[in-house]
Amino acid sequence: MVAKKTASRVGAAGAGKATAAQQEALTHDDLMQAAVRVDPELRRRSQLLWDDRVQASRGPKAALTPDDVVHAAMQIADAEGLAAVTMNAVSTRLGFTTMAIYRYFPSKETLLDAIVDAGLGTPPAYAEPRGDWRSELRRWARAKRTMLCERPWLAELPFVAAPHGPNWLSWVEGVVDSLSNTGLSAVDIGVMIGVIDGYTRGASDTAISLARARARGISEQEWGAAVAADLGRAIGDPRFPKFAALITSPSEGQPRTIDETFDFGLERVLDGIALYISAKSVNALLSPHDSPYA
Amino acid sequence: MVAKKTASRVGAAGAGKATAAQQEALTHDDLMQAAVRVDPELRRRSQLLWDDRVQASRGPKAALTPDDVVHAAMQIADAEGLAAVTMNAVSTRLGFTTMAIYRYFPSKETLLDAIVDAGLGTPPAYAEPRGDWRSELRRWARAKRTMLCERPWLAELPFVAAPHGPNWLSWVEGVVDSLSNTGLSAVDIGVMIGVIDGYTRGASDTAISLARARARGISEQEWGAAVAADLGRAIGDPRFPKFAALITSPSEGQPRTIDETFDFGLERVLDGIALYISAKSVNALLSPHDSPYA
DNA sequence: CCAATTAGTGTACGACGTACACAGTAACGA
DNA sequence: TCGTTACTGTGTACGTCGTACACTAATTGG
Repeated sequence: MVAKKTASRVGAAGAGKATAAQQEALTHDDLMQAAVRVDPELRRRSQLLWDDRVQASRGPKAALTPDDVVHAAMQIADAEGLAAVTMNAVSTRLGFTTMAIYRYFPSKETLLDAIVDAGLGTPPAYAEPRGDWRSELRRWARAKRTMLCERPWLAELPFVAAPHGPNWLSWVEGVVDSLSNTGLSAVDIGVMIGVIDGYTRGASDTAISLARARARGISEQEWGAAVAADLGRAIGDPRFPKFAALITSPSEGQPRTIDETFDFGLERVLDGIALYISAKSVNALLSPHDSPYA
Repeated sequence: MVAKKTASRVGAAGAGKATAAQQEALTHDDLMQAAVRVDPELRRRSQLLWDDRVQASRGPKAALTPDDVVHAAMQIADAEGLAAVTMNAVSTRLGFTTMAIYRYFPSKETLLDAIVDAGLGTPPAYAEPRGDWRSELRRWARAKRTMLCERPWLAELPFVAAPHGPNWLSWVEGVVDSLSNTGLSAVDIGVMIGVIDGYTRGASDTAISLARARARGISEQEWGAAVAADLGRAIGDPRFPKFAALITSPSEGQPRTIDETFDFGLERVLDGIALYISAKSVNALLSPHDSPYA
């Protein structure tokens, strides 16, 4: 079946992908072969993250690349915060008019999708020789947290809603790689991705909040005082007796820093994973077909 | 010292709080007595969440309450998404002009602060008789996740940046209450808040994303196909060999649902907490002053 | 060389947040 | 009792932002 090279939009509803079968394309299509087609808007947003745009043969050469636009937008976000990223600001920084950006991204939303993925970056390379899964995951979590704190504007975007781009996947790849020799099943590894990544992102919020405040010129003391003031409202409030007791109890030993708190909690999470890994392997030795976790 | 009842803005820089000493106010002030004053903007945002605004003695009675405004805004967010929450939409729903809203909230940002806290709601009451900490935390985490999925627009707001309001504190209170009979120290409980809450929020992102898609009229199948399409791009891509192997490996047993995945990961996290609690108590019996965890 | 196609520009519009002046209203002080 | 004062809601106006659309200029295939 020779496909007519229609230039029509690929995401359009009925347009099935009837390409011939390379082996990988086939496997990929297996995943795509759900009874229901992908929502066209979601698909287009995803494509802009993944597809290398082919350069047009006719017409003037493009003066920019999508990457140029993304980098300009990220520099603005890093320097002045996400709110400063306007189509006008991005284009001005590149020396073009506002509307020029629309030749590279059809909307601001798609540009934001792109800077979310670009902002994630890639996880650090593994140390060689490879460590055990636990130290690798620890390193991964700290690196992800550091990345999130360096780009606090990432947390201002609903990157839950953004499509998963290559950089997002590269972080997941890191976790999978570290866990793939532990004897865990594919499904189990999928769960553990959620455990380690969920904790890392969720428990980094305080640090991100501090990083954002710092980026806005608020000192660490001012920020800390503001948080303490909020939490202090619990004292004397009948709705929060236990929490009030918690924060007024004499702190035994030196108070932990934000980072130490994260690290300490991380060890608890890693403990939980370790417990499952060892239970699973012990169980596999004893009676492989009757796991209490299945 | 008789304070002149100046109507000037409370958050202004030099205005110290020189009220006479009720006991709670004193204790509260202890926390506030950091060397550095709270950033005025942060303080004002926080006050709007906590202070019951005193009704003015002169002038016409206010036709609305801040709560009315918050509820109207939340209804719009629930029904049409966060983007539909404009000052105009909120005021129209209440039968007033746009600018009337500014009599209750000085800016849209402060209104959003308020609907974030209102949207959190409060955790479910404890079952009586009280359960063990593990089952209570499990219930807490599921309730929080359910809440987040019912209001997916919460995740669209950078609620990292929002001040901590009373509802936010009520969720924390729940965790503290469940853990306060475990023998954990105050510092330890603080860490565990981050562990359980971090996992719960971080690992709910996928479910929230699905909930949001559903709210936008995208079916679960369409959403799943879109996600699968993104993840499927790993197949054949040399950057993601392990992840590609993961998703192409034959799934032993039935695939887990999103909720089951969360629950299963939650047990791993609870395992980690449990391990620490038992280690701590065993250790306290053996040699109370030489904990390996201190 | 002409026709087709594409890149960047200029203009314009609607939506949004919000500053500001104003009018109406209710309580306080004389 | 009657200004005076303080406060509520309105009307208008402005600046910013995203982006639709028509246009010009540039490049290449036929």
